[in-house]
Amino acid sequence: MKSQDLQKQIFELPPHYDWKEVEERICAVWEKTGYFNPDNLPERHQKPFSIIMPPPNVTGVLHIGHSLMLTIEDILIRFERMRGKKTLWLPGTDHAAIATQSKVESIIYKEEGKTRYDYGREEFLKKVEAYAKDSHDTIVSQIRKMGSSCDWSREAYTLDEMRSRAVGEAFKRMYDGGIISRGKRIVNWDPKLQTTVSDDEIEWKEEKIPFYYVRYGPFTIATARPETKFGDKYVVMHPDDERYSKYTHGQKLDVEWINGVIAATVIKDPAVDMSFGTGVMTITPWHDAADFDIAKRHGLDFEQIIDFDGKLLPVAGEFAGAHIKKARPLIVEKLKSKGLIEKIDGEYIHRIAANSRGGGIIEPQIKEQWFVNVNAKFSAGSGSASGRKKQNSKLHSTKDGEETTVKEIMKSVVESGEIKIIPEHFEKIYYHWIDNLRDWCISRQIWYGHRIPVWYHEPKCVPKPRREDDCGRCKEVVVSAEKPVCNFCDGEYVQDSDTLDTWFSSGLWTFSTLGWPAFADTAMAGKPGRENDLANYHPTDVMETGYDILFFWIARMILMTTYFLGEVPFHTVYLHGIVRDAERQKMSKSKGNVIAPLAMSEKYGTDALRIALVFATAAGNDISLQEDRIRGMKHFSNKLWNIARFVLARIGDAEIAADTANPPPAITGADRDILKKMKETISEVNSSLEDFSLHRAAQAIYDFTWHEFADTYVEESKKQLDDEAVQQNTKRLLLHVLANTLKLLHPFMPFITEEIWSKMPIRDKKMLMIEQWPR
RNA sequence: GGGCGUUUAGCUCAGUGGUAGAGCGACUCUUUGACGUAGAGUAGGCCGGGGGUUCAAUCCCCUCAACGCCCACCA
Repeated sequence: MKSQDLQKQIFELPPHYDWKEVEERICAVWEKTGYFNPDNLPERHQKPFSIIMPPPNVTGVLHIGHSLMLTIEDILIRFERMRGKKTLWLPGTDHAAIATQSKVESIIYKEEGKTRYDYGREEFLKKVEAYAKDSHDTIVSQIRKMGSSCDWSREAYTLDEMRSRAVGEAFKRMYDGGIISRGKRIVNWDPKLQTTVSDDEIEWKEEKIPFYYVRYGPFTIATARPETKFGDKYVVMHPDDERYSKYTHGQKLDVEWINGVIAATVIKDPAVDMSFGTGVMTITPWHDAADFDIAKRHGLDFEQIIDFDGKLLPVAGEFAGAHIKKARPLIVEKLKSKGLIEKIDGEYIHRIAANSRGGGIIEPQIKEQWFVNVNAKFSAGSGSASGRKKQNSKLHSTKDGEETTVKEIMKSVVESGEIKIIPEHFEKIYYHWIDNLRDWCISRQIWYGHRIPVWYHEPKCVPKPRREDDCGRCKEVVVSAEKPVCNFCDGEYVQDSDTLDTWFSSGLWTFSTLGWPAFADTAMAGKPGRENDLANYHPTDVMETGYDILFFWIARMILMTTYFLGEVPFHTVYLHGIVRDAERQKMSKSKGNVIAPLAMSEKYGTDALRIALVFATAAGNDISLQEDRIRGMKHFSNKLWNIARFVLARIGDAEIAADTANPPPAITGADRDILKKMKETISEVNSSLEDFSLHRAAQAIYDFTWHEFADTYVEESKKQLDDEAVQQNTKRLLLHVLANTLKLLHPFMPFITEEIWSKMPIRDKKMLMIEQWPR
């Protein structure tokens, strides 16, 4: 570049920073260079560094939590890219089965008064897909606007072809390995959405409701839910309870109950809390998980009382067909009239379970469902067996071939430090969750999602064998992505109508996005291209997400990855807090307190929004964001812009090299001071970023820029620029300090720094995003 | 019932074993000089209470309180 051209450019830096124009232009330039794709990075970028983006749901628009996630991850990626790593940040979106389906259901209900059943499965799914596509496009364009330097050529969707293949393969391997099985167990049933949900998706709400003390033969039992009690024929007490020592286990008694005499059986079980209520209870094994366990222990009968719509079954006699909500007061009336109610406690606090995904009140039901058995034993590494490799565990904490369970592995990889969780105290919370972990119900009765790859022989068994000796050889259940054909009879295979919990496919995310299972055996480390991603970028370096999905997602990824790859999915988990408003309320649409990130970035610039998000937040702490704060950071953009204008207007024909490793000599005291402070700042920013203390890094560079560079050195330089002895050196020093400031700030404020950089007289200049990080 | 977090300026939050920090707000000053789309400056704090360790505690330990979160099969 000729120096005359440089001069010309210098004067092009306008008096005000027009972020709208700059952001759009810079964004296009970045994407055109292709450097977001690690395969296109220059030679010096060798060592891989990878982050897989937590995929936003395709249920709407980007919210402030997404912006925080994108900002943090982009900072880490840009920092490592400038440090010379071969950085992959892989983006994607999540089909969010239940959330997306209910969103569309509510839209068609509002607009057309129709339900999904009016459309039928196929037509309804078309509607959902159209909605998802639309939402996806909006979200992707918004992710781009945040300045996210992710590789769109590798974009993934949890429900696309590659990911579907991964899900099918995963299901089959777990099924073959005995980790997944079908069972009739008690599950959380949502009568409103007509599906099961997992334990983690349940939200508990407290409610003050009457607590009834009811006569049950010689006993008094207490219940909050008399409407479930029709079939109660077991009366349970603690074996050590002396009040009831005259009753023996298995003893039969006739008791007068809601709809007449019932033959009751006494059961002694230590699960009963002697100090609660009367110490005696009747059980409803079909509709209560604790009762279910007791019944199983003693081999008792199970009887369904409530149907899947929440209505009472014929066992309820005269109340049959009534909805439980309406039936309760009527049943209480009847109990009263029969003189069975002894007293009513009006102060009882009851916890009710609701489906947190916009569903209804959970009614436990017994249903045949698919489960991931967290306590099933298997040999470590067997899940990754494929091709020639029989066993393949690379974990330090669990040896290849060692007998273990998913639960044990999930815990040990964190205990051993193979996965580090930041902030650390979440490790305890994680362990605690694992200790309480029960089998994971993965089948859902909704339509949008991965269809369970299981086929059942219809008609059941083998009615018309082609040859006599083949009779009975038909497989009743086949696990396969494709529809199987029966070789032995005319029977057909029909696919399971259920879909998989969305977290099942999310759990595979860190490796399904990198080419598993297609390239699991052929990927070669060090070779470019997507077919080698698994070898190059797995395990990933950092998983960054909100602490609220530690269990839903982080835990499931650890489960899946350790099983299928015999590796950890990531080395570090960085958990950020929840963004709250000035009243410390969680932002939500229903509360109307949402700070829309896009509106903020239009008002103050994306850079201001980004640095405001990280500036005052520590990992794991909730963030209270006010618009004032973003505005304050706009002032900082303004400051930086004007420093640059000053420097560029004063440096004449001076220029420096792009590699800022060697500063110009320090002649004056001010020179020495600024270089010393700069060195300190570089080292502070480095160590803070390495520790994931992004806010400390941001503060260090903010302070340096404003108070050391602008307030101090720029002021001093005005005198030095009039002094012929140091004039020329001062110019180069101003350029040098500005160059390093831009580099340090680039991960936080990529647009304005790239723009200023492009106007600077620098030899061998590249895009700032791939320049050498200050040393 | 367990577990965890928070408590610092008027507000929202950083932070450190040794003179307490930012943004916003308040007040004062400053417009041909990089920055009025603002800048410079000032005021404002027994760092939740009590106890302990230490030469020294806002920071480490104990305890209490308030607020918040997570987990849990008291029917």
